Amino acid sequence: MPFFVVDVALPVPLQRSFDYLPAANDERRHYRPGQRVRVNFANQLLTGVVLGTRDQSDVARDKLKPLLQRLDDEPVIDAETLTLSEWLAHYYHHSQGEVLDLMLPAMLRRGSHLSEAEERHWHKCSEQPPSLRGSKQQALWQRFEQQAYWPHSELTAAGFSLAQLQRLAELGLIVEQQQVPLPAINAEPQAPLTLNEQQQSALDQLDEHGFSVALLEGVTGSGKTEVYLQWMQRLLDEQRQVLVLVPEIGLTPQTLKRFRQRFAVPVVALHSGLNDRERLQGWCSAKDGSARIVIGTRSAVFTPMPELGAIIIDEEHDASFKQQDGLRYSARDFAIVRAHQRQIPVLLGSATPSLESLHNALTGKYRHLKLTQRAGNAKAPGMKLHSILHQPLTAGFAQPVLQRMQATLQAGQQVLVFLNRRGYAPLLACRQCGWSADCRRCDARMTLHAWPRHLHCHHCDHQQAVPAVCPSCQHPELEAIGQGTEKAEQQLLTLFPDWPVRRVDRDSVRGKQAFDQLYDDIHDGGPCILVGTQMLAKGHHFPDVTLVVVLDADAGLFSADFRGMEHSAQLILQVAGRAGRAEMPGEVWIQTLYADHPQLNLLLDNGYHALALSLLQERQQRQLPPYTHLALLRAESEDRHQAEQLLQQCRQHIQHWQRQHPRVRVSLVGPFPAIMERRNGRFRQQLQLHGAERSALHRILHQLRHFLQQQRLPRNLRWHLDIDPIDTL
DNA sequence: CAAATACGCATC
DNA sequence: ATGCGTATTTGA
Repeated sequence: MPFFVVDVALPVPLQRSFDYLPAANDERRHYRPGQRVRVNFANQLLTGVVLGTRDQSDVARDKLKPLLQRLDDEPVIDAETLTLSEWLAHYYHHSQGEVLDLMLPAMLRRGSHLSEAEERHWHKCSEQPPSLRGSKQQALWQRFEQQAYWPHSELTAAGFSLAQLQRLAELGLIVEQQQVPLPAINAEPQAPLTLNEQQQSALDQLDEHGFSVALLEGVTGSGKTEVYLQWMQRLLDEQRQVLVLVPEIGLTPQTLKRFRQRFAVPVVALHSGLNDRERLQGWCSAKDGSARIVIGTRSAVFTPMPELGAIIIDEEHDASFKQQDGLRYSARDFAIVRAHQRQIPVLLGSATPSLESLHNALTGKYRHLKLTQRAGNAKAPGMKLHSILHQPLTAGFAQPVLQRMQATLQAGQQVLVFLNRRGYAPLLACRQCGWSADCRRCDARMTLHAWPRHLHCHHCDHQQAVPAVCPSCQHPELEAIGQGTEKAEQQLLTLFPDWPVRRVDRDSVRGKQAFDQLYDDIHDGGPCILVGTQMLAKGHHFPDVTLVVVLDADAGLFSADFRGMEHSAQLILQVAGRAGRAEMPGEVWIQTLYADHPQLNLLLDNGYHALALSLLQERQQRQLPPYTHLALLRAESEDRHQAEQLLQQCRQHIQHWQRQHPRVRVSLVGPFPAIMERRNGRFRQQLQLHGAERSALHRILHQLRHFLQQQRLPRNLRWHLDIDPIDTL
């Protein structure tokens, strides 16, 4: 048998692949790029992906190990996706093996066989009305008359036994099959809504073929989703699959329901509530083409879809599209690369587009579509700044705001109070000696939580009991300073004893179903006060809310990060958008100490678009993204100086290299400590790299990575690169 | 002098 | 990354 080796990409942070001898009796034709294999790598068992086969290896023959097992007969990663994994590896400066690992569902990553996605199913195979003795058997048969196809688990869950199923099988009425369950299909799709002129015009300008990117900038309530749905219908009619990406918190059962109700095709949802098996099933049904629509969060951008015809990214500005650890990819940006490779169109939608996308739209790189009218005859909520400078506050509220709340509740409507701070109070301190409850591992105060009562660091998750007396001076009273949602809830209950108060944050809303339950309660219920964090701002609309109070708009105004104002504006508008409906326009009161803040006023007077243009101008002047490209080298260590020293060396190395390559222009900022320097017991430093040209930036980064990998670094000194970081904190 | 820890290095 | 061999430190 002729000699050959198999080139395998492995999930390790090494910038190369590894050669293995084939498993016993395997021929060269058995190995195709994209198949998975099990290998022994440095004495650990790993799942790798075949990149190809070669006649010989650069490695000495006695060092080559045979691979342990071929896991797939057919590639699980197609050639196109393999190419995309190379692009990702280059762009984000990670190993291809790690990228491929990320692209696979967890079960395949761990080495499960593809067939493990399959489930036992029963199919009706006779139309004969049977004469069945047992009532249980008759009930079972009725099930099959309703639906010809049942997963085994659903039938047993409904109380039918294996014996009953086997009896029906003996009578030739049903047969058993192993297969991936078909995604849900809706037999009676709803009719499309009538589009207004703007929606129709936007729809008319969308392509169904070829690569293009369109930014649909539509104010809240302008009916972006209806445009998505009608565009999707056109693509589905052409037998194409459609991928829809939504923010992590945006994939609510309400959203999903809207898509499922509309189309008579199988829809698969990929969200965090699925277990590994369900995720693999969704993945498989997309890959074999049975699912026509895939709706999912960030990682769904990797779902294999052979007939993919378009990608839609809803709320494209949302930060959850950027992975914040490990391989820090942007699903939005990668979706565009994927679409370019496939030569299919992308639709980005948002009421508050990211400055990056807006810039691309304004420069003509993306098609810019606008929806400025609210669908139906809904009115935009009236928004006003309410100065609290020198104003007496009750429980954090100004008097006129409380009066407005009272009036709203008395009119039978609901009030939403937005306070983006979990817990009871952000600070527990001693008035006597000035002691405060600080986190041992972070440069941060611990948040006081009341239910259950404990101190909690929101940065490292460290928790501890609340001291009974001041640990420093034994003073018997500690004071909870500042206001979190728990405190606001308690205070509102006292201020408005006649109305229910519902708190909505990560602590009060446990699971996915809890939110739905809450939503139904609020939707059906009468007047009440909702108080919560940004959990309230995303996903759900509350039609009976006609008053929104933003308690701490100032928190985001003076952020240390250059994207602070952009994100604040997006959040404020998102909260504002929760309120009102056609016949009952909402009203938004924003409490602030800085009622003459120019950007805040610009937002309220002239809208997001006007503010965005002003922010873009500022970014241009300060040479920040989207006018330059940004990458961040972060280092962290238990030793304060080690991290800084490493970045200082990196800076010198880059400068030295740049002297030899004067045409590669990248400017360096730092190293400087992160805004919160110590987090989880580690000191954090960063070095910013700004490049006018992406290619220049990437040449430097390539160089930098090479340099860093040559360094012999102590185990507790770690670094990572963040390309196009979402924040510089 | 053995055990614990640190460092360097290869991983096919 | 991670595990292993070798050098180095710790400590009873």
